[in-house]
Amino acid sequence: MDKTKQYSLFDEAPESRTCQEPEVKGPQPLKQIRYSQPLTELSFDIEATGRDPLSDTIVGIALCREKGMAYYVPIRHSPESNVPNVPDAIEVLKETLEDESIPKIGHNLKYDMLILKQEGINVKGALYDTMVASYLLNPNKPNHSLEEVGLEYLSHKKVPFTEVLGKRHSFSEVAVDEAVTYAAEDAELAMELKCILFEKLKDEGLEKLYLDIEMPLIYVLADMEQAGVKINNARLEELSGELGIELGTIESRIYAIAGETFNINSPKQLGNILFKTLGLQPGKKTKTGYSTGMNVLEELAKDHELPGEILNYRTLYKLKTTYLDALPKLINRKTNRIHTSFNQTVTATGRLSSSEPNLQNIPIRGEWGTKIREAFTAETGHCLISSDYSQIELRVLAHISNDEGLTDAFIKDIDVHSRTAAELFGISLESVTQEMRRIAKTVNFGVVYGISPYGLSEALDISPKEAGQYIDQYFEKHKGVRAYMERTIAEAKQAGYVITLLGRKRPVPEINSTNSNIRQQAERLAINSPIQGTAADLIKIAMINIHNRLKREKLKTRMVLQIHDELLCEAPENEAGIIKDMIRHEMENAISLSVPLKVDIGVGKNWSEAH
DNA sequence: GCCGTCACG
DNA sequence: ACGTACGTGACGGCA
Repeated sequence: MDKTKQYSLFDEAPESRTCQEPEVKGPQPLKQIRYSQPLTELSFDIEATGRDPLSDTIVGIALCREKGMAYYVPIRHSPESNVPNVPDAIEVLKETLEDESIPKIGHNLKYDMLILKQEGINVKGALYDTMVASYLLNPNKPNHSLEEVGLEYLSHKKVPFTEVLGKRHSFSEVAVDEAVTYAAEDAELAMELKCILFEKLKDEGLEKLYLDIEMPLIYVLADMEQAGVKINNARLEELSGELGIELGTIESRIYAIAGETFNINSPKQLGNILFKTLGLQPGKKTKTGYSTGMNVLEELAKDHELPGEILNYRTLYKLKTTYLDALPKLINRKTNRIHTSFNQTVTATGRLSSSEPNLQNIPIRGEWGTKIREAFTAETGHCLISSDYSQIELRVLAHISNDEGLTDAFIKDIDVHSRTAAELFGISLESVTQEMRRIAKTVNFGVVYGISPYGLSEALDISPKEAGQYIDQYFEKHKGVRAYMERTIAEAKQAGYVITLLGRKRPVPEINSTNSNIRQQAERLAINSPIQGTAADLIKIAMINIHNRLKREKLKTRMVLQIHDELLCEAPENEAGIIKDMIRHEMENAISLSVPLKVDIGVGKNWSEAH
């Protein structure tokens, strides 16, 4: 930034603005810094080396306390870089960063906080994260990197990191002049963005959501990531071996049936075998060729033995590669645990996402699902506590639609799918069969997704006409839900966005599209987003409250995973009793709806037992 | 890098 | 005639 003056702490700073005692002598100038005025807010950015926050080390810290005044403190540059390091700076900065009265500004603060934790610094005080601010302002934006956000709101083009790095391997090898220019720019950019984005958040009515939920949540997520979850590595390897053998057997069988060998994992080659060699009837097509997806293969399995074998192979192959083989590689050497990243700025609806590894899609169905979850364990002397909201999205729908029947069902604590079945088939609750309940359950899901006859017909494998009859029957009994859908679509058309109960916005730009497919898709997500998003708001509030109570009451229990409607905690055995009660209370009372919230809790030595 | 596929809520 | 259920992330194949 050319309009910005940047100083390292080794430069002489303007006396009037920075130091009461400008004399900088000796190798530890930081200790000389005394602010003439109280520090009202501070933006900072960590330069770190490595990529895993649990092993990363700080190379330097950039600070900015007002526009045009950014610093870079080199801490651990390599000797060849000719940077005078200031190892003691950590001690001095600790005081400021842990000062609760000083608000902290930054872009992706969770990352910097995790790095700082490795140095024994526990950031405290109010947070203003510009990445999260950008996300709330437009959750449809695919990338909220500082580069992108700076470009959008300040038309500022950042120097690409790779350019600063040049041929060097690590930021620790970058010379001080360049390090200052790059790092200080980040800190100042965040400071400038904060002013702009926070004003916009206020204008958009997002201030409360930002300050009361998303910012406090950063502390929760940082603690969860740092805690990680324990994995039984030996067991995963054992299971992988077993699956490898079974896959080999299935593979041979597949080749025997096909009459030749081929790459089963190649949809293209598989398509050729199925539809050319064997002459089976191709179903749907994809952009690139014949579909060999699950629906198609299940249909084909009725006529030939190969598709069934392929499905079985695919299932087991997926479990082996994605979980059994991938998870052990991500066990942290220091902690012996797996530390996922919880991403706060990814989904369009307000949910979290989890990556590297994704711990929100660990298998649960089937015998192998059970086996894999058994490998997620509690530390010795501890137990896992799984707490999940029962029917959270339908309860949210009952509240926001104010539908009489749906509300009534939850107040009376009636099995909602059975009740829907009774309505759809015009019979009493007692006469509902398993098959009727299954259909009703699918209809209820469909309602939440923004139901369509085609979607429901696919899910139930019935004709669209029949599906349409179920839908008509459903809306006949749930006029409130129908009104909610019509109202939501109308609002989306008018305002251009939909909102959750807590005011989280999702723009729906395609809602007025002249292409009916595009428009209908927009209508479905307009219906679904407030429901999914409100459920996301809710569990975030519960997480913050639970986190605060764990700290305040000095409990040793740690929250380790969030899976959209479930919280997984690891508790010392002697805390389990009180923790169960506490979590239930906080989850069920996160916010008050017109229907009760219900939480199911299980305890066990591993995730399978606890769930 | 994109596509198809499939694991989860 | 058309044709997707909503929201994610990771894997292998293939250009």
